[in-house]
Amino acid sequence: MADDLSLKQRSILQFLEEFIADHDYPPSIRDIQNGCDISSTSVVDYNLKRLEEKGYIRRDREVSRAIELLNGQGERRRRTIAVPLLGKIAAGRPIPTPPDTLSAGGYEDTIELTEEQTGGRSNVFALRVEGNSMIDALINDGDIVVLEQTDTCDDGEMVAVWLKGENETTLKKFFREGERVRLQPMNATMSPIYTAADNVAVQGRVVTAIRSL
Amino acid sequence: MADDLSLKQRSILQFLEEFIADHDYPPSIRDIQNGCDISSTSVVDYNLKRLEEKGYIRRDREVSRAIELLNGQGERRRRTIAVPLLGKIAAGRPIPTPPDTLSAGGYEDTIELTEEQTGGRSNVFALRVEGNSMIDALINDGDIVVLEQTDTCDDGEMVAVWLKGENETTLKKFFREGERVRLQPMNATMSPIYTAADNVAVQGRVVTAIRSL
DNA sequence: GCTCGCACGGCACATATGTTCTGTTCGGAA
DNA sequence: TTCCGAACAGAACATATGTGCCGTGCGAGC
Repeated sequence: MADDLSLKQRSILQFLEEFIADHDYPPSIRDIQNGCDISSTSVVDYNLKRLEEKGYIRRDREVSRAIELLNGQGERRRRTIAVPLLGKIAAGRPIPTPPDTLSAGGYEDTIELTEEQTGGRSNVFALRVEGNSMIDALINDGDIVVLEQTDTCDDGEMVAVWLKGENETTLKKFFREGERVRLQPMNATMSPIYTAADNVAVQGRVVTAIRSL
Repeated sequence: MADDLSLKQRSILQFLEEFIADHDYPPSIRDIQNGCDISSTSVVDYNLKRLEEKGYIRRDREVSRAIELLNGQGERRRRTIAVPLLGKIAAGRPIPTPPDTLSAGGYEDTIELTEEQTGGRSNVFALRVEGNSMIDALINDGDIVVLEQTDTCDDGEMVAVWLKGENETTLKKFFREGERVRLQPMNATMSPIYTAADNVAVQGRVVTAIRSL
């Protein structure tokens, strides 16, 4: 952890964590004073200044409770993104709606992901996988896949594509082969789909998979 | 979404989201007033009261910036837990330290997970998987497994166990067979380990696996 | 038209809260 | 010892901020 902090500073930092976890808003200087048994507000202020210098927090002057926790390297932390869960998908079955749904509000559910998990990307959505047709990609029934919205991709990437003619969306590995496209299921027992390049529209690229046991 | 809200209330709610995302602390009433082009603080207060009645926010009286976003059903939202990343593990290689490390602060890194992902459990830790010795459990090199700390488990559960004699920790499926224990690797090409029941100490049960692509 | 409640405007007020100033204590360097 | 800066105490101060009060416009219902 951090060894460049005094006991009091460590105690303040821990109190900050707990207080924010409890209230979802930061404590005032006097809250910290009471919570850490500190004798004076100026001592709190003094140590907060040190913590800010060392990159553990950020403060806005003149603003009450304006303390933001950083990760010790001066970077922001604890932030989640509500990722829309657009529906279920099996390799072959459609997503409920061709997802222009994103910008609208036409999804029922969201899951919270951290920036770590989305890689800081903003155009992400999630799908719940049904069936075990993607077993070779280590994705099982019930898993959630997180996709980055895109309309292009490289060969071999795992993408959700919309088949215009069939009007359905499916999760496959994408390979361009001249004028046509090979969509490879991630299950050795299933055969690839071949279709004209202009029949497919890439919807998103898989960036993360999450499984609960 | 919500259709029981006035335009102004919706605007306030959205401003709250953006402000908190920007600053990590909630806005004051006057911040909202400016941000939403509202003419008076009392109008903001009035609408905040309505929002609180309808379960979209929670407020602490007399406390500045004490606005907590709820999910519309009166439940809290957006909360992450810093889960300690204790080290790397391969089916067979040890965790750096036999994890009493947990309560101390002897880990280098943490990952942020949402309560959704930890299932609300508090005693969780994470390990990064090395090698593909757990491929049959759909866990690959580089994946992160999240474990719930426990010292008991049922047959067939995927657990981290500490082998006292060998002084190493490994990730296996656990089967009790009379006086001995079978530790089954999750790779068909690898053989199970048989050892005395009192030689194994269960460290944790796998609850989630996360893969980034 | 009249009443009444809802949403709003304006403003003063009380207090919650960050800041600052003056000292004090204490340990190490000179 | 003396000097000096880090850390702390205590209190006053300035302002940031929530709250309450009084009034207005307006549409619904009678």
